Amino acid sequence: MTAPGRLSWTDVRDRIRARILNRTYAPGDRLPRDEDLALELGCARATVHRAMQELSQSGLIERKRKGGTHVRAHPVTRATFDIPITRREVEQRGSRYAYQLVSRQLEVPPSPVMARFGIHQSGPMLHVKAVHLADNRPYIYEDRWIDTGSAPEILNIDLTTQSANEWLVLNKPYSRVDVRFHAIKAAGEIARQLAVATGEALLIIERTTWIGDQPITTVQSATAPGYQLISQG
Amino acid sequence: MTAPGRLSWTDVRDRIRARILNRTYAPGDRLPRDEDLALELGCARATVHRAMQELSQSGLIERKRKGGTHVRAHPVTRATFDIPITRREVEQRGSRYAYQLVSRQLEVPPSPVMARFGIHQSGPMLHVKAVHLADNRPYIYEDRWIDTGSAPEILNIDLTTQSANEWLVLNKPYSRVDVRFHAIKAAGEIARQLAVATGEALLIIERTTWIGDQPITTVQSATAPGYQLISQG
DNA sequence: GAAATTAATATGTAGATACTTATTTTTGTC
DNA sequence: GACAAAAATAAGTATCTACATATTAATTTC
Repeated sequence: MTAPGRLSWTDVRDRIRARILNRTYAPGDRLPRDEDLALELGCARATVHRAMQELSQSGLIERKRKGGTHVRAHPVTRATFDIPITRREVEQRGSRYAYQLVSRQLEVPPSPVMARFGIHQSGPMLHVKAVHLADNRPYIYEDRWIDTGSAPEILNIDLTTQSANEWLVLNKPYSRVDVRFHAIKAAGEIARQLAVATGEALLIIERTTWIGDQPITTVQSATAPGYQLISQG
Repeated sequence: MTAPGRLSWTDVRDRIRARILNRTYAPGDRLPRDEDLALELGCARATVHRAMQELSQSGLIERKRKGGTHVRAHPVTRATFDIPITRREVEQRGSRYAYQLVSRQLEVPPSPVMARFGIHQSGPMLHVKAVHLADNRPYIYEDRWIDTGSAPEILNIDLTTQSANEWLVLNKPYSRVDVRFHAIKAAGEIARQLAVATGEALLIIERTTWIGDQPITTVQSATAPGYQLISQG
């Protein structure tokens, strides 16, 4: 990676992490200044800074100007998840993807939907329900609301051939997203569309996006039984 | 933030992100070289580099030596979750935390548990079941296996007063973690310990940690009905 | 023409220097 | 002692320079 004997920032990161792991620096402790660590390890302050940045991002330490660097007193497990376009997810599993529009209509969203956007009133939004299939079996059922103010073009898209999921992800990038997971019992339309028994436990992925302060879309994706979300390395 | 008229790396990041959002650089497109962008924007290459690093980490672009920088062709929604120590999670919700050990014994783990560690055989591990309570109501039921090879001290810890969750997080930092979410129907011991009806839908958080290649612990946490996991930032 | 070598190229890394900014600590004043 | 102003401090940022490294493209060799 680097000239032998010279420390790269990953080396520095690993060394400092090791010290945190072996409690040379225990939770809550203050670490030496970047400059002193640089001196001790024999590298530039910039190299220590780069390493610290990484450790900070991974949730292991906290840094403050003048306050210095501290090992997080209350460690957390930080996990990152990538949620791809459903079509791609299915295809990458090696399955055949298909998609079916269930319904599409302009409606004033009910208050739980407005709450997800953080608004209290709203004009009509486009309400779209659809099923994604993997090898002809239901994979995800999505119930989506789209703000036609921020995405008016969606009204002219033929949603029987292209999923709103795909169109939005490719054409309406967001500046903020809220993701949450929970579990529900299959019932009513969800059970029917996923072709599962009422009472089946389903993982729900709820995503809401904004561009600036403007709502774009909120979607509740009910996954087929057995669906797992797996963190990225 | 910076001398007026001078671009900080966050400015550069925001400008490039804006260009990606407004499709100046569309999915799959190659971006100009860092050096050219630096020239165009009037800043140093290092500043562009710092901005690019951030955009790369957030999943918006992909960079390769010589290959250059490309807008991700298949955008993903990237979400980060912090999973704190359960005690702290409960306390931060303003509830009173309590903890109860259900069972503790040395056993050879069944193959699904070994599979989570990626191993095919194993000696006995410490198998711990426990309930975390919030305001005296079951909050999370955890079923945990601990490798006594990498964490022998756990055998001397009194797990009736301190949860394995807390002890491990504070004393056995890991170098790798795998996190996954899915949903199950409450049944048997899980339903009993969470005091919910059989068939209730529960969100399951499964975490496995290693130090180097050495397994530390794997835990399946069954959350009480209504539990939600919410993404950070 | 295929395979292997060489050159070109864009990002990655390390270091030095100078300055900025948030925050704490100290000092001075009432 | 309380409060405000000033000094000190540690991380953050920006720039320049030099070199490393991975990949692709071009060229040579057989």
